[in-house]
Amino acid sequence: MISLAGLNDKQREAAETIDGPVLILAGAGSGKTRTLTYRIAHMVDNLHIPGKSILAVSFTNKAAKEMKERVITLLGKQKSRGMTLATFHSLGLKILKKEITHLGYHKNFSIYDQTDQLSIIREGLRLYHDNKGAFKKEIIASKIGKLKNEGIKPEDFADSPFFDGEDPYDHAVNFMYEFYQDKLKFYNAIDFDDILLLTVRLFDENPELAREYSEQFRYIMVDEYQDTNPLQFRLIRHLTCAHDNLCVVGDDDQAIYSFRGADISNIIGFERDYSRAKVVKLEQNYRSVSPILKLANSVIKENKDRRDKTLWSDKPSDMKPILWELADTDHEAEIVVEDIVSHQSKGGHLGDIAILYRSNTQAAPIEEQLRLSQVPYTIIGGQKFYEKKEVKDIMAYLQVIRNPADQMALRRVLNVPSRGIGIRTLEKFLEESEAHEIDLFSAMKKSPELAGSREEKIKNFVKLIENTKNYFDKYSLSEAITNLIEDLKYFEYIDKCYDQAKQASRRKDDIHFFIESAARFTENFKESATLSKFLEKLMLQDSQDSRDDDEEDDDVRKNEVTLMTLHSSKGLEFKQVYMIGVEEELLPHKRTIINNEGDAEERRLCYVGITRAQEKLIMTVCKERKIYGNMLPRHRSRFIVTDDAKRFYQEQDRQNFGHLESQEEVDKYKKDFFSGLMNLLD
DNA sequence: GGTTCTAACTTCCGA
DNA sequence: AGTTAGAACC
Repeated sequence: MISLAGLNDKQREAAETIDGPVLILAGAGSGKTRTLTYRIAHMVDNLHIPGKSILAVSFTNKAAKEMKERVITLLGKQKSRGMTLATFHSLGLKILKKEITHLGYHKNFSIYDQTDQLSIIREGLRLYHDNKGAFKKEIIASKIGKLKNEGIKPEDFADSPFFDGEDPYDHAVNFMYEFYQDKLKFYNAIDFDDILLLTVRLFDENPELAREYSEQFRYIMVDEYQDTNPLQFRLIRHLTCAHDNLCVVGDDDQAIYSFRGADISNIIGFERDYSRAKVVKLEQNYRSVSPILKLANSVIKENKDRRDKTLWSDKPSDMKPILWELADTDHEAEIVVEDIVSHQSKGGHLGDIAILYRSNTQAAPIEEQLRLSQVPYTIIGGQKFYEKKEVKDIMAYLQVIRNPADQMALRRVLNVPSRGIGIRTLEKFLEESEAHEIDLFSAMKKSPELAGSREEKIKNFVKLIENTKNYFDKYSLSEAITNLIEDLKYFEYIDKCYDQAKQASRRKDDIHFFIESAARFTENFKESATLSKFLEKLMLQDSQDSRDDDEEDDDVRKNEVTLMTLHSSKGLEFKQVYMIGVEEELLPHKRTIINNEGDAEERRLCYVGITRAQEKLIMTVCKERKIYGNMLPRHRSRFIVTDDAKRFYQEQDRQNFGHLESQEEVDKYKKDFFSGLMNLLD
């Protein structure tokens, strides 16, 4: 028997309501994961619901993994078996791998990332109109992504309300969407959005299949429900077609992903979609001291259209949130790092510290300063591991072996390392492949004489690929990859490309790490560690996953400062948080101001940042910042200029600078010396 | 026809 | 600043 005595009343109510739709409105730090894991344990242990019928969906692998571990802690490994704890994408992929043949793809499909997407679009744009740069491929890509997330098919776009006949972009997108989708199918590839789109289409077209899955997953939970997009909503609808045992958890105040199609009205209007829904609010915060929560509440209460809730905490503290106003980004970095060093010298643990920023570019000066002061740090997000050039190269070889129709991978690999096969030769085989409707690799295999004097080179390339395929049949993953890299002389290639030894060795390290992770993968999954599964895992890794994710899960954070964007900080907590660059045009971001989007989402982002802090919160503002090369004056973000704060700033300014005569003098004084501490509240 | 170097160009919102 | 396209060179 699992006891729910460790939960507060609200949490227990949420954990015990198993049948029918439930909405848990869980404020930041209100013990959401705890409630969910107890709910699962209660279902299995007390109500004897088989694990097989439980599905819990979250957004990041990290969240899914954490949930799994905590359930295992409560129930033990034995009883935790059989339940599905997945992300939307891994769930979709799992279903697609079984059923994708219904949609006319082969089971060995490739997954394309943004780079692959953009190359296809670049190709299409050449075909559409040779107007140089009239259309930006990134904008086309994001519009296509939006359409996919709305569930609009290429052929339906022109007649949909999303089509604006006046907008030349929409005409381009109308052409490009279809072109893009056809190419993907020809390459037997799908993109990230397709994972969800195709799963939903599969269920749309095969309702009996949806019913099957819905009957299997009789109890469904969805985490971070405020971030679900229309496609994810439709997927959930399908999975609940045979019952309505759906428990969603979320916080509308933490909805920060509208840019990738998340629709906040899913959570605001949950009772509309699922009548007889029970709503439970979790408002007690177990994370932060009350002055931090007070600031958080005062920031978020300015938003209209939100589910009313007020976080409270019974953790008092004398330490109020602090605002530092600094000269520029170098000064900012200096002061922040200085503060961290002094924290460290007092015996503080660096793993308790996070530096959060709105945009990745803000990390650079901080990084530099941390290196200078020899403070260990780790950056979350930024470039994903599989996006590194050298990793992508090797992965492309693996993709070609698995899915010879994958033209993007084949083209990437064809002349890397250079083996004297250039675009002319490629074009010949492209023609051949299009004329006979066969994939590029088959074309090379079939008629290498097309390459003319380079016939020998093509033959060698084909031999290399087939030979590597053998490696994967005969040896383990990591051994096969090691062999491939040797055959390619890839390390020599790296040496040739980068004259700085430092760069070359960093890239070699990445390759070594890649091989190691293949070895770890084999170790963890034994004989089911196939090439397909390995590639899949790499592609689905998201930026919330720690870089060395297979490292065994000690709960103790390393003695390193963590740097990341406000977006990727969601769901995490740190004793001490520095939110840097809390300025107008950065938070809220300039783009949202220009596009007249309103600042509600940016305000939520600010709220997310504040609520990461457990004990100490420090915000910084720069008086000047370099934008596209020139220094421009900056101002405090509107979010932290509450009425209370405003009064306080005026008083502070008067006390600090009252003795100076002119405004110019004041500004100069501030710029040169001001690193003054300001209490944000009262 | 392939490789390599230079100049211009975009990009810096977030996954 | 890091990519990309074009030109010169091989």
